[in-house]
Amino acid sequence: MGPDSAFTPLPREFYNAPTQEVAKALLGQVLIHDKPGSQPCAGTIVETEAYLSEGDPGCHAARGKTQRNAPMYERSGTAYVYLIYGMHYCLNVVTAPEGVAEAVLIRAVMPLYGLGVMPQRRKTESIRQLCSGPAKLCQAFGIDTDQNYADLTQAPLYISAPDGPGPADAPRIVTTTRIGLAAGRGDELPLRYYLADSPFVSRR
DNA sequence: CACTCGATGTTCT
DNA sequence: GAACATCGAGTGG
Repeated sequence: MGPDSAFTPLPREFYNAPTQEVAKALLGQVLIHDKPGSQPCAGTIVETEAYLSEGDPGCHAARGKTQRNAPMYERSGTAYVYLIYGMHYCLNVVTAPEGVAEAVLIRAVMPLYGLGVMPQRRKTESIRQLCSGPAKLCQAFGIDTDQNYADLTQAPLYISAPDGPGPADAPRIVTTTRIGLAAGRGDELPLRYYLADSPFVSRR
């Protein structure tokens, strides 16, 4: 019984909603990486950030198209993976229509499957430390620039609704400013979202 | 706990 | 040459 028996990719339409709505709707969904040749990894998304094409200096595409941010201009549901600080990868979900550069950064995940391989890759036994940050989850899931431009509506890297019945009550979502942006680069915009009751978020 | 700092190298100016 | 959507080790309360 692996994760693929329980999960089905969300359809492209899911990513066609306005970026902030997608960022919130992604909370509670399940990220799956069925990487060929290694143990499948899955986790519940608990923290996201939106990056917008208008009025957002923190967006990688704020100053136009470059080689790095080119995936942001692809159709919604495309993966945008980039290297930061020369050693860490971050995973984004492209949202807006083709030609409009918006995306949602996946910032934290609650591990579900892959508990064999994640601690090895992360070099920690602490479950809470496995995926509680954008670069941490990429390392735990084995995500790097090989997955740049990947189509997230199909394996091996995709997002699914959770398995089984959902929670009785709608989970409470906290909206705050984004993490890690320099002053004046959109650091005041309320575009970060996380599940209030999750112990797996990167920071409070 | 809170905070500072160094690692590390690609991308863009 | 500077910036960078981070992380972890180290220090001091």
